[in-house]
Amino acid sequence: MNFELQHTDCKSNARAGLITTDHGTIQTPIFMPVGTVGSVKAVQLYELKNDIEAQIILGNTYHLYLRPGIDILEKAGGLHKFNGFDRPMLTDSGGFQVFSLTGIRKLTEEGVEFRSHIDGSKHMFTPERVMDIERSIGADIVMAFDECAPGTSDYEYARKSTALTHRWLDRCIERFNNTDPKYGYKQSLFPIVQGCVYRDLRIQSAEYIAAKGADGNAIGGLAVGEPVEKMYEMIELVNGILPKDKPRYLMGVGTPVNILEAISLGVDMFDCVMPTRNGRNGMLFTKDGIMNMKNKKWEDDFSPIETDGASRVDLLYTKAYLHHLFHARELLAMQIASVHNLAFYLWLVGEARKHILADDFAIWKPRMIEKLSTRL
RNA sequence: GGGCAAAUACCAGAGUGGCCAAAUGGGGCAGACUGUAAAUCUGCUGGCUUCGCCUUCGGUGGUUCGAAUCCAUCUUUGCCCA
Repeated sequence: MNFELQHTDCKSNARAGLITTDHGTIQTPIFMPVGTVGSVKAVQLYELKNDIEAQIILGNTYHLYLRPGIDILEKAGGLHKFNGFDRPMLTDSGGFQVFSLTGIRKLTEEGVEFRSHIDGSKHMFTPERVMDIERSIGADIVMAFDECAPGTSDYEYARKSTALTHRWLDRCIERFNNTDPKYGYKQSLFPIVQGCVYRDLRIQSAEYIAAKGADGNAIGGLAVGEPVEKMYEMIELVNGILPKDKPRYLMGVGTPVNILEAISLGVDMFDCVMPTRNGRNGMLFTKDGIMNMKNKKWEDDFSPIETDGASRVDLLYTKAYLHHLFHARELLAMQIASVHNLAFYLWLVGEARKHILADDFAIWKPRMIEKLSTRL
């Protein structure tokens, strides 16, 4: 994997670049649709590639390991072959599940013992095991196994958690470097900065991660319960330390506004379930603001979903029709909303990139943010 | 023409003397959702000057300290017999 930093905005830390993998090139800043179990929920491959123009998508180690299982993925020849997405992919390590599955998992120095949310069976993830699984899944970018501690963690917990994540990282790197890709193309391992909302822990973690010289670096443990201003503060702090010539990935973030703010602070890559999950639940993100399509006000609004929208579906269907589909609980409602939202997210980061390259990002961003926050 | 049964909030449907403004579903209205245990979850859904009060359980009248619940009668609906 190679990263070319093309341009940095003159008035902010926003960057435009190119990430090149064996499955193609990604233009940054980029948003990566989340395809947890190997599928971006409610979205077909054709739509993903042609309507949304996704350049890279995510998969999840925890979910894919439980189902379909690594033997099937290996037989398929890796996730790219299995789901048909021939562009770059990234797998999250299961570190977020360590956070979200509290109650059915046990953390130790060795790793995490957890129960499957599907059948309750017991499993063990160690950094080594996760690297092996990520080799079997075969994503172009694989994430280190970390602990994503809650945003409300106290200092002592955060300190221990961050230290554990660092020790796990060393084991991940060791295993990763001693194994080979299984399908004939290269993979890159991204380490993850932790440290919750504590400045000294974030600094320490960023320095630790930066020293590893990885192909790219991630910022984790944000947007998990801490105030949004703290999140921005931590991103700024960490980006001051992480190498400029490597892509920076802010994990799990966020709202359109979060993304623009983080781009401004020098983040290059994003992923979030918000466009798909909120879309399935009736929320649409548009250039003019947020719409809850279940609201009565759209009942007889026969105008297109978005007149100058980023996706084909925006002109194809009306607000009133989509409102009806949500009330009727039609699957089509979720499909339309997911395609629309993802296309919008990709459009948004694409616009950001254009304005960075044109050196007017700092002027464009506040105008855009003002509109994005509006509730329609 | 005769007999039996039933009528409860937007709908369906519990409740069969006080703990009932009335269970539960559905529908409706709104909110939440940030590296997906999520096509999920939460709240509200008679009115008001909302720690309380007022009007509701087909209509009317009655019994009772007290009625959605008991009695009479009327209306409507369903079933059965002619």
